[in-house]
Amino acid sequence: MYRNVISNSVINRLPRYYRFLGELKAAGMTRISSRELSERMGLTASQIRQDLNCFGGFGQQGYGYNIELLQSEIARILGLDRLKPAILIGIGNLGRAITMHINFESKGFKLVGLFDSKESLIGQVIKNLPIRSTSTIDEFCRENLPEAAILCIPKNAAMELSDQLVRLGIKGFWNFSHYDLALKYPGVTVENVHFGDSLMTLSYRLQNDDKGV
Amino acid sequence: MYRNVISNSVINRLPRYYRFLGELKAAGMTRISSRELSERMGLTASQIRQDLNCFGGFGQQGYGYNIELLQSEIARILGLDRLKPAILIGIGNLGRAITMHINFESKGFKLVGLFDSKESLIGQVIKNLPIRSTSTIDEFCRENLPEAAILCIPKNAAMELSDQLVRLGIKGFWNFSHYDLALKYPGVTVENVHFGDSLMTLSYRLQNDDKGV
DNA sequence: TAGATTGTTAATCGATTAACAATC
DNA sequence: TAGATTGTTAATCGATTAACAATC
Repeated sequence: MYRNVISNSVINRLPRYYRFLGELKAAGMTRISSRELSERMGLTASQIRQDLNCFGGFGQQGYGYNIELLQSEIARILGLDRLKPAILIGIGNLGRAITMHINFESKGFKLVGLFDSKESLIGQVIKNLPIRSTSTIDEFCRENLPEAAILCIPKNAAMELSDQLVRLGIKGFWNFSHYDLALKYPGVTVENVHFGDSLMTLSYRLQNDDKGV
Repeated sequence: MYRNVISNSVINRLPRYYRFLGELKAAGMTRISSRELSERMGLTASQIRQDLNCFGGFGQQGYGYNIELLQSEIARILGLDRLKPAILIGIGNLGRAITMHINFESKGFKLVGLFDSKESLIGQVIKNLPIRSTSTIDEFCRENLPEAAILCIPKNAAMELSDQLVRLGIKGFWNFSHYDLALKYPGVTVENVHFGDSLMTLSYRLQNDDKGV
């Protein structure tokens, strides 16, 4: 079956729809029109209807959208109903915070392994997972077949490890390093989180925006 | 003087230019053409020239761009040369990791205060900064005039604190919470970092992309 | 049925890419 | 000078918004 390619702009909005619908559901609402949702989210009603219709007609003329139904459809589209095994590499401050702070199960993943190269950390347990030596990644991946790797390591370490990880079948990276994985492995999915870039963007706006003047 | 409005797309690319130029400089290079930079970054040469010319003509025909000069121009554009005082609120795993992990000084900010509401944390010192009680924010801000606030707190706490922070003169938020500050305070700059959304996007791609098939 | 709201097509807007004269 | 590469205008492409017939 032919499937339209969905633009990045649309994909990036899906998690936000999912969150908003969850809040509406929690508030006891059962239905909503694209117009009301647009006002709450700061979008246009047109855009919401266009976005949703990339995936199918989830609404009903004259009625709007059933909140619970729509949310579960978006969950399915996002793949949240299949927990993909993931490993996290680099248990520094950031890796530790990610491990403890993120609810992987509600976002389509299951964290199955933690790795670090620092001897003193090996064996320590976080969230019921022991920290393993990076030298055991090969063995671990052949047994557990993780699909995603979360890189909380410096650029150099990412450069050294990425070939191995791709060879071991990693299909997606959640990349906190400054290594441009997407350039080197076009067949692999990379989602970059660059704190520094985000903070510099804020600096730009504080420096240059003259809002409200 | 009239200043063109720069599009978000351009602004979001600036930190990445800055990073790449830093690497080239560190590698001992002194000049680069838009074509060569485009190949290294995975962009088009046209786009690079268009982006840079939003801010001025930093290149030279027949030669290209001086790497050091261009990087320092971008630093200036990003406002990295003025360290804006910032406070961080919420010293959980995430707030702690941000405090320790991020080099604020190289990104246009100076972290001047840490806050949490949890009694047991008050007084503890991280990166030479004592954790203060959120009840002292008013006093602290009137003395130290922070321009930015980093929110590492849950949605509810963000909802409760934001009015106060805006009233105290906070002009920019680095927002890790799920509270949509931008909707409520149109005059204030908000840079959202939504880990969960980013991870769900990765889930979508692992579920739906059939790359290389 | 009448009113409301979707799904979808058409129009607009903005961002990216291509082309080329200017010039180092 | 000749070659290279910018700065900038024009063309293209894609995303957003508007409009409206279909229909619940």
